[in-house]
Amino acid sequence: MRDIANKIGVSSVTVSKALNDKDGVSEELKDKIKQLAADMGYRFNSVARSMKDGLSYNIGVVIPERFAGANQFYLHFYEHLSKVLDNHKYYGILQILNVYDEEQLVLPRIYHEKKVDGFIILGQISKPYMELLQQADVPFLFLDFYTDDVDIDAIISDNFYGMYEMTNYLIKQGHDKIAFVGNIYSTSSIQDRFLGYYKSILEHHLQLQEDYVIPDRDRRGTFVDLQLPKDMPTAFVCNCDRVAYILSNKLKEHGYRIPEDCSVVGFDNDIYSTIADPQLTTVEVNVEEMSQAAVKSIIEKVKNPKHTIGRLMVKGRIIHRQSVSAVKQPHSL
Amino acid sequence: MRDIANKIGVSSVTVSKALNDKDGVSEELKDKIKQLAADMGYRFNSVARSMKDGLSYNIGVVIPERFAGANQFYLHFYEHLSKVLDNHKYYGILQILNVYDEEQLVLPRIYHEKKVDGFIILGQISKPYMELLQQADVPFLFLDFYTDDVDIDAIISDNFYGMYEMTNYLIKQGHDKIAFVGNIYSTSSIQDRFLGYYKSILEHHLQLQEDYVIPDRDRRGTFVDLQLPKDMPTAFVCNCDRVAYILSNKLKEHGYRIPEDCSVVGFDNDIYSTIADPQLTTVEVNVEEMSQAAVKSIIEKVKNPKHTIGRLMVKGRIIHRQSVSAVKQPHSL
DNA sequence: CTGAAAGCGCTTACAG
DNA sequence: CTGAAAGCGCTTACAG
Repeated sequence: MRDIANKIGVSSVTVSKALNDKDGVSEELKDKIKQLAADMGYRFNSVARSMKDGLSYNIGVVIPERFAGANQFYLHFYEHLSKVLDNHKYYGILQILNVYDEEQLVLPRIYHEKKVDGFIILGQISKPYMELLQQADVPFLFLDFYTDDVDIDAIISDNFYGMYEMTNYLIKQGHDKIAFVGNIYSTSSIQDRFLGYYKSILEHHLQLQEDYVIPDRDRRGTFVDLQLPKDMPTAFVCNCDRVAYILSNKLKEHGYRIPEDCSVVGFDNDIYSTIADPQLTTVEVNVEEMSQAAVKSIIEKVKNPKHTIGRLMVKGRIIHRQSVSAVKQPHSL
Repeated sequence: MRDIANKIGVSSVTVSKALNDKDGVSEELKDKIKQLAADMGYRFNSVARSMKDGLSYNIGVVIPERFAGANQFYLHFYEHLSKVLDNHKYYGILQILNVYDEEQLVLPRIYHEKKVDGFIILGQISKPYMELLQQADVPFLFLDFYTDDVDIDAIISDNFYGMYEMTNYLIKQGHDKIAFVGNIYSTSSIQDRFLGYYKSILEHHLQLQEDYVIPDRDRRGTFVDLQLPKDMPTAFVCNCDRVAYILSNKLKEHGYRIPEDCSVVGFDNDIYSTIADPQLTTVEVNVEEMSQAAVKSIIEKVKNPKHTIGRLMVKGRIIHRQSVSAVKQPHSL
């Protein structure tokens, strides 16, 4: 292509400079060159640029299989990431990490073929896979989860305080029998949300009954049947909207009215919170801001592999809907 | 990297051949080279290959903004595409086409930078934008919609027969007052589904009352309030699950029971069909097979720009759930 | 302000 | 079975 542009009698160097608006070419020449390029339908070849500076300008977004599919939340997240990447002249390549590859510790082909300059890992992966990544020769960061290893950069929503504030809110509404729904050993997010809930419980000197922590899934993430406590709580704090939705249906089946008989709250503000009847009060995850932060950080790390951001928390906020009501006889303090 | 592989005393040509399992290298040498490459943590540079053969091995998947976001169906579709592309040693780059770019007729940057070898357009785009694409120097095909221009390759679900069979089924259940819900001017899919419905109506000599075609959205795709006919139908055929879900809620608000008072069916078999209460009988779109076909076709077109597939229909099938019941007093034939 | 030269890491004929 | 040469389309020093 560039040769053809030479047909106005300049070298390819000059054309390159003109098209990239670099110094060392007169304005008139630049305009003339740009004009001709447009007329000729010239398209820049980003591959050649990549060849030169060793950067693909692609970022791999890795979503473990179990979080994709039914759970559209991460796909929605990916959509945001892809837009933000675009704004930074980068592109996202989605990589669903299947169970087999995760267990067998095989890195995706986009790694082996140097298709990407870095990875955003969206959704908790196994410990051994984390170690595999660390040995690999590519920058990466965790999005929406983290690990106890402080050296790994992670961007997470503020699960702890989000749930802490949500539980505080319920207690202010007079609730004192509050259950938590979620397997507290399955992901760091769920665990932190539980701990935020627990902090609120402790601060208010409430009792944490054993059967008030209700597992929602097994270790592999498969949902299990929810066991309602014998002594019914007045409020359920669910680790995510989807489970809150499932719980709502179950409660209604058992003849409980929401929010009159018990309140239900979720987390994420995803589709399930608006689909539930009544709609769920929940904590909104700031996907937009998290995406911005993730993209900025990974690009920074591509430029400077030593760059580190540590653990970045992004605040959410409570969205009030119809699934919470004050307790009839407020608890006396 | 390859230079380093030279350290066993062969040329880069031999290494290239060995790693690509080409003829002209002894098996022993091949093994030795592969072994060393693995030990040294050699990573193939796909950019250089792209440079050489002028192919990026990326396919751009373009989703118009209005179909993304709330409607996770296309995102889900993208997930499938991305997996299938992976299996074909290709990669997908998601491009959300925003309203502005579509109106101003600007092609995405992945086109201008030769980032992709072809486009899969997932979701109906405006006529002028179609023409723009045709002038562009890149193969593309339409997925899940088509246009009257026969020259443009398109892969669609069999909307017409899907809805035709669904309506037949309702009529067999004794329904004779069947309404269609959907703006029949907004997309080719909806129009075809309507026509399938209409064919069934005609074949059974039923009357198509004017207010039995209920618009669900305006031209821009924004949902509008559904107008229930004065003379209530016994069944509603909705152009998609989401609208069927919305309608279900509206009917229940008005005191109608589903399916006792009226049956409701959808199309797509997406999340809305299982979220609705009762769950919806619907037509499942074969996303898997459509993805396979789309990927195969676009790669074929990349290799041979003259290759054409025309309009490919992929069959769906009826999924039976609880939103349909036979009419109490069956219509006498 | 302009351009000749070199190089990014591969692969494809072609010659030995 | 093996390798020297050329080239894909850019950009980056460097020299004029």
